[in-house]
Amino acid sequence: MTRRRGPSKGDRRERAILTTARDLLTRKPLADITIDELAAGAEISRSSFYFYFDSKLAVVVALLHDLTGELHAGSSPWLDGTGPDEEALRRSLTGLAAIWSGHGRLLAGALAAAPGCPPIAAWRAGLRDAHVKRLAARIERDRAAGLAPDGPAPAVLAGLIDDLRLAAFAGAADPAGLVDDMVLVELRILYGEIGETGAAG
Amino acid sequence: MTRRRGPSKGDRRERAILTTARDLLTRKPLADITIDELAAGAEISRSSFYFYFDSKLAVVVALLHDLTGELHAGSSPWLDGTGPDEEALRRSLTGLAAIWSGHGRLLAGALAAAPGCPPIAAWRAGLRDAHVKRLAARIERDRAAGLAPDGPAPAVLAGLIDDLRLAAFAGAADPAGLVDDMVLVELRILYGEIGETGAAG
DNA sequence: CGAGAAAGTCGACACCGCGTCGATTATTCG
DNA sequence: CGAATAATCGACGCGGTGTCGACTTTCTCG
Repeated sequence: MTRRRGPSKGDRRERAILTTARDLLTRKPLADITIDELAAGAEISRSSFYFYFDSKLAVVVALLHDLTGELHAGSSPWLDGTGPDEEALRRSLTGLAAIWSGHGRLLAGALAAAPGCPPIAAWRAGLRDAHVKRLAARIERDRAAGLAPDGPAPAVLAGLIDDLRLAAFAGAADPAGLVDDMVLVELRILYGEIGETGAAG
Repeated sequence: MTRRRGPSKGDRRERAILTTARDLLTRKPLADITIDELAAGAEISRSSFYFYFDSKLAVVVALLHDLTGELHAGSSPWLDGTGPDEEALRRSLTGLAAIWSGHGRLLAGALAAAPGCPPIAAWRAGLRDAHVKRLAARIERDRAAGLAPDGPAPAVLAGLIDDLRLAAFAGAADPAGLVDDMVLVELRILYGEIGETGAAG
């Protein structure tokens, strides 16, 4: 309700809160961060914090929204393409891995808080839906063109792949090191064994 | 420190706390459960609760340990077997799905609290390691026998599959409905496209 | 039995973090 | 200038946690 138009002064404070939050999140989990610290980082008192954000979670939501663009970026070549385009997939996953490397704590903390924080859940759901929708469409295209085998409903399969990405990168110490393996796994999920790879009876 | 031997009386209270926790967890998320409620469920005062458990999380840990057996059960035929044994895999996943159906809230809540609660993290890690180890060994066996194609290091692949299971069942409204699709996906991850399938047209 | 240890119970307290309110001071702009 | 609006803060109340010390019940064994 407060804080409508007015593009100046306290704007820097708002930024300061955001960057402080980003900072702290690289050092400790969200639950261990107190509003006091956030306020201190912006050199205002705890109660002044509430002039800028409604709660700690609101800060996280803002941080999250900043990430939305980055999360979408770089995966269009893959999602809008056709067939087992390994390179496009690798580029998509490399981008994702980079984000997880830089903002893993934020994402992990936020996602953990999602049940119980509707805005965060909504953000995640939106992101997921967007990905699933495009990927499901891709799968349908591939199947129609005879490029991919039949299997689970495209939306379900796409959902599983989205889940897998989240789980894999969230848990990984070094997301970037997982990219090649993820490429292979996703291709197998979508296309089954492709080309030669050595064995296979 | 307190509470050593002595097999009686207050033991029922301990049980009562546990079952109350299980009960409440089916109705609301862990974060919304207060120690007061747990104590009330066992008909003791809040401060008496601390005689039995050190904290709310400690109760969860106990509940989790009760589940360990169930989580291991039923997957041996699959993990100790060889090759694309669809039926064994399906049985393993069906068991898992059942557990998630019955204890999803507990598992989800606990896993969300894992970072920041070492005992829970350790429990999860132990479970994961056990699964990964056995599955990785299975993959190695299959590859050595020429039954499975080469690919990511067995341990990595097994880890991804474990992650996938967690993410998929944790997010699913109806875990049981996901079993068939998971069977297919896991088989593809491990073996690539195999035969035709039929499920889901 | 009956005394003393151990098990169990509880109320009171201190602490912490959250969110709100009202009063106060800066700032902007007509 | 002076009025609206932006920004700041201290003080308060709330709810949940965990601890402490005193009290009661229940075992146990001489």
